[in-house]
Amino acid sequence: MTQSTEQPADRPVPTSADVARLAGVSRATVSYVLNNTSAVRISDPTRRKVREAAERLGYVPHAAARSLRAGHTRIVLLPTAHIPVGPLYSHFFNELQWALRRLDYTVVQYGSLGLDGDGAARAWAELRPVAVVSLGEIVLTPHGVEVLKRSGAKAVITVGPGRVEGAHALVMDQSGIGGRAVAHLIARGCRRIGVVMPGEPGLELFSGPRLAGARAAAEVEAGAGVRIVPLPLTYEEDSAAALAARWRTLGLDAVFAFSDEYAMLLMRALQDEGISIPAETAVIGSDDLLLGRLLRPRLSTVRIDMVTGQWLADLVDRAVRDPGADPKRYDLLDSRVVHRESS
Amino acid sequence: MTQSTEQPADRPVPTSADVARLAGVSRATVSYVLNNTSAVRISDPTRRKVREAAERLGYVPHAAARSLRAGHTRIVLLPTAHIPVGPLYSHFFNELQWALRRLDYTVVQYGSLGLDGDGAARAWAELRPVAVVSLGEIVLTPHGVEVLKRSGAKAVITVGPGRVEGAHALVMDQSGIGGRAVAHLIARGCRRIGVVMPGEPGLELFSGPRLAGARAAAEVEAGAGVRIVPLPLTYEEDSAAALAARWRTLGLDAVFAFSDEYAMLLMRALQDEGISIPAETAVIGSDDLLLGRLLRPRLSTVRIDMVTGQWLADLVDRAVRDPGADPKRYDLLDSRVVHRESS
DNA sequence: TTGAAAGCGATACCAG
DNA sequence: CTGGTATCGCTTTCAA
Repeated sequence: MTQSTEQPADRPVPTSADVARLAGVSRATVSYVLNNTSAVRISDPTRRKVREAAERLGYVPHAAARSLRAGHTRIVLLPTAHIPVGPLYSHFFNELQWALRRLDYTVVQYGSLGLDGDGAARAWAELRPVAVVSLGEIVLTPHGVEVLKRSGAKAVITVGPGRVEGAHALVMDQSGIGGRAVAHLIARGCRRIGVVMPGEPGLELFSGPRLAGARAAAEVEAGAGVRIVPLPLTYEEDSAAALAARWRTLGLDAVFAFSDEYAMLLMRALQDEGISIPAETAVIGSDDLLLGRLLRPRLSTVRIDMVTGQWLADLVDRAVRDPGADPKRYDLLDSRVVHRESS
Repeated sequence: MTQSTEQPADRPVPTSADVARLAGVSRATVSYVLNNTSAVRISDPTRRKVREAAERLGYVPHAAARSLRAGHTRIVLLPTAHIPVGPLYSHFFNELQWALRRLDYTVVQYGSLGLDGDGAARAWAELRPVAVVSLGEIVLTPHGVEVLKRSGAKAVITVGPGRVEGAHALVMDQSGIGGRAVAHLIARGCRRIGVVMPGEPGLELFSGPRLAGARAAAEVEAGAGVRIVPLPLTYEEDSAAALAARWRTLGLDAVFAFSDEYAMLLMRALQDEGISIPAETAVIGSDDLLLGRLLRPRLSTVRIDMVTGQWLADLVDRAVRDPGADPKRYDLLDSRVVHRESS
């Protein structure tokens, strides 16, 4: 690989000055031609010369130099601590990246480990992003938001359970999911309701609020004497089998299984244990995956209607264009029960 | 929000010069202190003064300016055209990002739409990444690799079906998956074998080679007169039902269903049609998802052993440290059949 | 131990 | 229509 093509391998990267020299013009002219600057007219022969020189040298402009000069970037920072899990969330995430790219932003995914909110904010600010979309795992403080804004961020958007002073907020109401599931089960006559709590890390952000929502829903029907029982479960056959084995001692007549995937796991284990669904125990999942419709009995579920990634990208773009606007609060998702056969 | 905190909102971003002024020292000293430059000793009082000034101003260094000066970045570019679909691939991808971050690289995800190989390479080169890991959807040419290397990229790694001159290659042998599945079915006595071809975009990269591998495996047993039949299918109940409805006219005795998820979809449709599995039709999927073990009959599958994201991150790091090394070829994945009850 | 100044690469003003 | 030149923010010699 010492001389793979006609050029020495370690030749320094060509700059606009090199192009200018080769074309026999000034760097300014190079810049004008290559950027099609309309405020200035350059003769066609000159244009051609510059273009050819750039081509021959394999000239590529230096983004960092450009944004240093420009005083701003088109970077949208997406900090991620724990990874979005599950098809729903990961689809949303991908769509967001695409849409941002289409709007000509540069997406930088920044894994922030071992940094507290303010430390992370400082690290992010070093990149001078024009916008930051915090996907909820890192807790951004009002001070962190200040730091980012002062570093030039035109928009800071949090996606998560709460909202932060100074930032737009896409609130995701996980508790509503648990609440609706349990309200449905109560309406179907259930009184002792299990709530699956996944053991996998990174899901606490979802499971905690869902459990809280479940409890709240049970409170509403206080007169009925509903009991909520958290059920730790990891996404493994053994874990489900163990839970199923002691199922009858729990005396539950229903379970909200966190997601359709956990529901399938648990349902299989219960059925293997001879427990009939929904007669002996009702089951409801969430996410309305195709998967659930294929099970027998067909799985009841909480359908989650999420904002699209495109929508969020548009929100980012609007916020960038209108940095003065008051931070607003939006709902990331809405949910409703889809009743099938398992409940 | 006009004056949310004590500071005017549009005050210009503080620079190291501001810090120097406030601390009553020179910019050089500021740099020394803030970077803990060991080659130079600064008195403790000065250090303190500088630190305090930086703190008070909320100073955050400018990454672009720094790398402009340094002449290199720690950016690892991950171009993505179509998004990796499925739990296996997306887990790998996430792990990769984390591991790179831990090695102190800045991960930039660059969605490249409507760019051909060379155009994309030029666009990527603008960021002066120290490494590029091309996840296979964009076809990188040898010339594109040259452009990237000349722009300062110490390592270019492709992940995909083939390899490109000048770049390290992580070859993913999708055809082996189809081949092993079909060889297994043939060994079980099947002779007319369907191969599911997902209709979803972005999966051609997987389905094409798998089909080719299936055909090759059928050739090997030429004497047995095995026939391979591609079966278009989209991931929807209707599509599966339609396929199942005309199943008997196809006269197939086995099917390789692309993945466990498609397998589950198809298996359910076939069972609803009264077709017994594996007696009348054998089914095998791939990916060895937990899902498949929960089905009845338990789903046979092709287990895919992929390199970890951590491993790839380490490869990137090694390649960056030793840019002179000859491009090498690695295998991304290995596969083997896991026989259960559906075949 | 600290300061002055050069320069990284690109752009945009102001002369010519 | 084109060329000099100041500038963006930071690091790092070289002198003091």
